[in-house]
Amino acid sequence: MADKKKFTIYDLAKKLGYSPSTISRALNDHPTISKKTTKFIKAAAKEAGYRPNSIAASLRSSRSNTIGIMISRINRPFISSLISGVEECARQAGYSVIISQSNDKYDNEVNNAKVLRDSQISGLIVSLAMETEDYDHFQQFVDMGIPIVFVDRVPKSFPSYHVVIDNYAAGFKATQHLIDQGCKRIAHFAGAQHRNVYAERKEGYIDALKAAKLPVDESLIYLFDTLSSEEGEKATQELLSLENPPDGIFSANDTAAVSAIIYAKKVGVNIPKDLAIIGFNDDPMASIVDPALSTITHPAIKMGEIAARRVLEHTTDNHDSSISEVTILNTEVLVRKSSLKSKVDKPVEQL
Amino acid sequence: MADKKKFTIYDLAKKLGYSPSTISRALNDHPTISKKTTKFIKAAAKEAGYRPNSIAASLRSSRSNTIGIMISRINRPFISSLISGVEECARQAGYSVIISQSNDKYDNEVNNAKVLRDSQISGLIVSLAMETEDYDHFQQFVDMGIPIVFVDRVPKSFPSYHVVIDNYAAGFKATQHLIDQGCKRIAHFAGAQHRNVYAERKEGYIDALKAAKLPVDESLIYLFDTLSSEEGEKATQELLSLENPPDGIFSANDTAAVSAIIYAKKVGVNIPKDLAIIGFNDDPMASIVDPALSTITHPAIKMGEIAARRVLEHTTDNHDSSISEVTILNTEVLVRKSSLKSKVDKPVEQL
DNA sequence: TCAATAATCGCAATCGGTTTCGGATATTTA
DNA sequence: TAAATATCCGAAACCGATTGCGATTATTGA
Repeated sequence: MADKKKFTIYDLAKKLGYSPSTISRALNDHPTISKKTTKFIKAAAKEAGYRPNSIAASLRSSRSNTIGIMISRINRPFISSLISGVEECARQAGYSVIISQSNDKYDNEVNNAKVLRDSQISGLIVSLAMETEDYDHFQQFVDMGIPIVFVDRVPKSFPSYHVVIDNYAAGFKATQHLIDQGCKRIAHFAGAQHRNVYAERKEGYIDALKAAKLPVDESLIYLFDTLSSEEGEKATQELLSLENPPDGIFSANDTAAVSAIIYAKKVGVNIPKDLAIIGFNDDPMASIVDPALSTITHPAIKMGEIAARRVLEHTTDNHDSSISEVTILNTEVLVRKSSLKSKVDKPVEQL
Repeated sequence: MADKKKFTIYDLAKKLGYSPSTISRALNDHPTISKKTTKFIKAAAKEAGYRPNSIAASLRSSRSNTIGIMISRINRPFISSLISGVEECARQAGYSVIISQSNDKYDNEVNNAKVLRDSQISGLIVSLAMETEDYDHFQQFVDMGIPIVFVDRVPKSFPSYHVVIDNYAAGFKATQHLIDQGCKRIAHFAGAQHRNVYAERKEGYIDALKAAKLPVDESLIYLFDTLSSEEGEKATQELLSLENPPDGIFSANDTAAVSAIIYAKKVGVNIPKDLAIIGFNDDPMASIVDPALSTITHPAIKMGEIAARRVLEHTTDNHDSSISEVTILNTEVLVRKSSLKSKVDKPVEQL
């Protein structure tokens, strides 16, 4: 109840016999204020329990020390780790993080963009909605000089920062791994092909097959909307009832891969002997399913950190926002039991 | 690059021949402005592409339309779902959500509280850090009239809104279920006992045993710090090497329960025949592990929604912040294979 | 010692809405 | 018709910090 009168720099100024401007500059380490008074004022501010009003500061300086995040859904392992990385990095630099989820809907994304545009964010970190195919709603940020960092699911062409993994290489490696294990007929669970990550993973898959002189059978490639467990199960069912079923599956995410494992087990197909499976992302469930799912590891938290750092760098160094800067992070094949037919490949993760 | 001059209500006022005050009121549906001019001004505003500066509004009115969230870590299934619920509800009401994670450290929590206090949030939603045992750092919000909604991990006594599940009842039900399955010697993996949720679940466990006239064996109760999979595995190892091992485990979270399943399987203990296991939370991994983990379901997203609604209600209805209002949500026993010894209990979830 | 330069600091405008107070016009009542 | 009340709107202060510019004082150089 006791609502203390707000203590502003004016109050502090009066108390110390300085002007508000001096107080403000001192608290912000402005070089034009002597070290001595700066130290004195800071001490007095702390002593008096002064709390800056960041809203007022934002209004005047039109900088908000807030980073906006736009993602599909928070409660997905990769996304939440990504956000976690952003938040950690942002907070250490004195920035706040404000989030908005699109539920993979284009309309929501457009709307969220409007809201964020009006809240004076100093940078935007985006992982695109599944549906999104045009990027006009991001132009307004460019116009306002707000840096955009696209992460993982990035637009085809839009001058901005990108933080991604090499999906092509990862797709290639995953497929290559199955080939190394002796698979001759490898199916692929792909996602929406207008989304870079899924298109690139598929490219890698196809090229790996070609490099190994294996035929590319289009009927083994499933183009899913969401790569859900339902889709994965259904596709596995279809694949296993083929007269010439595949001996390997590379799924573009773990959810579908796990459902494949579970379904295959249910119908008595031996994994990995009859069917080797590798997923993508290393979601927690990948290590829990039995046999444990081989997968591609994503440095999710690190991607978030880097994305946040791009924003921070941009605002401090005053970069040119018309340039594009792409950061590509490493992925690794994490071999577990779901794909380990031979013993000579890579070491199995200890469980 | 083209940084359009900002278009303010002053510009609009000049253009329309009204005063800024009228524009402001019209845009906010103030009753003192006639319906007609309100409609006219709104149309003109949209037409002119006027965008309100929410920072300026916040400064003057000291309301920010922002809800702050303090949680342990974002990338945990329960937490991310909780946030998802908050965000969804908040956005629909025109509020933004700003998050901060404590990593379960008390010091971080205190710090985050300071930051949020200075950012003029209109409400705070908190799930306490594991370490936290005093709540002084929340008093400042009460002093400022900012409503606090504690969710799930709530303080022992602090006048505020609480949104929780009945942990006692859930613990009782979980244990009762194991008893119903014929378990006579049930171990319990508990969390830090100063955290309400774990203490209450343990109480429920103990009382269920007592109600069934089963002995309470303290040596079967593990008090963990974090309920990690490492802790779960180690405890399971110890329990299984007892000369009189338990025939059931009720774990206060799924992580430890799953590790128990995996370890037991590894050493050839049959689940559920020799050892029935039930967890808590219904994390995604619970349905993936084999045998699938019975567990207690948490309405995480709904808890987030309700928490957000409490904040919204409070700010609109201008509640008295000294009262305490507790919302208790339902939990359910979700029976899967890890605990299903008999067939006559409850229906097994289809996989 | 006096002018020139540097180091410090204050004044006041500013950011863009919100809100109090009161004025002007319209409507109702006596 | 005059007075009373409603209705609608404008002037200006205000929220609390930031910052360009000018003033003052201290330091340096000749």
